[in-house]
Amino acid sequence: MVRITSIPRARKHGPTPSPPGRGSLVAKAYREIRQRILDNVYPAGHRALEQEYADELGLSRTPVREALLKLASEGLVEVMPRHGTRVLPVSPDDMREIYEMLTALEPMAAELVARKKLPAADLKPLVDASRDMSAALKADDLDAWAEADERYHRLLIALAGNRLLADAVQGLWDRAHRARMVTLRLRPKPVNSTAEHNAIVDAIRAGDAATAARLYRGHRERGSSELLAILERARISAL
Amino acid sequence: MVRITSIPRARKHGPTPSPPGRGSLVAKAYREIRQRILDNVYPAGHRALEQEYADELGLSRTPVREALLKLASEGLVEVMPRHGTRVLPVSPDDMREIYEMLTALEPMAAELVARKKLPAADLKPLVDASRDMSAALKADDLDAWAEADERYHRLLIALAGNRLLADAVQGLWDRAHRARMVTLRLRPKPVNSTAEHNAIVDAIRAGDAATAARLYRGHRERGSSELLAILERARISAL
DNA sequence: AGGACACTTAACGTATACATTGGCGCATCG
DNA sequence: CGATGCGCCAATGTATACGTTAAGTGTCCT
Repeated sequence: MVRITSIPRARKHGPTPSPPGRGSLVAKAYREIRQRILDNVYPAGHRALEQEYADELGLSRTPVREALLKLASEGLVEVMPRHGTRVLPVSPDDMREIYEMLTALEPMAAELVARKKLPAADLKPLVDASRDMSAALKADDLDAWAEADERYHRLLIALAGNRLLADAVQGLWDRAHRARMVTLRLRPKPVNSTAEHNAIVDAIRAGDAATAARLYRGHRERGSSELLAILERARISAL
Repeated sequence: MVRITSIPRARKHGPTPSPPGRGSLVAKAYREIRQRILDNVYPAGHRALEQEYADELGLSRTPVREALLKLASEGLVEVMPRHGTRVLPVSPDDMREIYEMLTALEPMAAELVARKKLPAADLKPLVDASRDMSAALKADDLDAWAEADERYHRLLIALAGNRLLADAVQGLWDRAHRARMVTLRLRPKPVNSTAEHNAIVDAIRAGDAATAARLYRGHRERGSSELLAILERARISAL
């Protein structure tokens, strides 16, 4: 009788024990892949099999698959059964849909914030973001400007006290992110944005919900048509 | 040498061959569970393990798990690791968030439809739905009224030509559905709704986007505050 | 008696096994 | 030479195996 006395640690099964990246492996796969998409490491159109992502991240297909499903539900990738997974491009038409949603949601957020009549201290980060945008513009640092811009919008949304709305808007920004980065240097410098942002904050501070919403909507519509025009003009049909 | 010539169909492994329900098993699990939640077969608070759903539907945990993940991302269930999956109640606060979103999105949809200046024929189903609502009200059939009401809103959203928006709104309606059904008989009969719906269609037909949006927003805000008031008053803290 | 700690075990997260499927190439036919 | 059909195989969808974990429980110590 053969007694196998000491199988030293074959581990043919089972998850990596404790801290692989952080949290669950699904979360790790999700974070990694999403980040690489947003950073254009996996550019639009990039195709890969579940197994390839699994190998790359050192995981099995299961958590990778769940992560990809989530990314697909968020519109960042598309699963093409038997043809792998494709990082979705953002067509001008997609951008139109995204900006129509944002044009509806963000002014609503501004309205809600204005109604809350928050103390000035809570609005401080918004003012800071505006200031950073001005500074970045003076320093001609478009990346810093874009960062501050995203921060401004993210803060404003967070103040609205509606988690559902915040998550929805964040998802839309994610999808638009790559297109914004590409067009950042193709359009006139956003010299008016700072003033518009400040005007919105003023309306919020005054508790004037209608004005805050109207200003934000104008801001959004201007940005939207500018971006769409560039995409069309540059014939960038798939980002 | 033993040749096993005829294993009659042990099938210890592998998916059910061809038409189980329809399409993939994930789709089947998703449809089944979602429907039972909306129909209150699994009422709010209902708890079950992945394995229990799997047994009930005759599947393995894998497709059930993926379906539950999707339902969780849509806000219908919550997964509580080690405690099973819970059908989420809809608190008044959730309803507030949902209706704030709808108040932003649906008027936008009306606006988009109005701008498209659709031929009258395309608007016919909307008019039909309005008519059905009137008829149901006269016949005192609240369920039929609710069905026609949902149909009207669904049709309007579909005409906006924005898939993203349509899906988002549909998801929000799903979440609000149970609360609407419960409050249906707790509130005054919706005698004004039909007139409001007709006015919206008129504005759309006239291509008056601003008016269509304004009317829809008013309609939504009225419905919203009515519903929230009932939920608060009835102390229905968790549906 | 009360609290801490170890133990048990149910449930999940992850890995792996496996059958179906649909696309693609090749061969055959028109 | 182009169309059509068959068979192969890679990739997925699904099932199953298995280790970890933490909720619950009982025990022991103080």
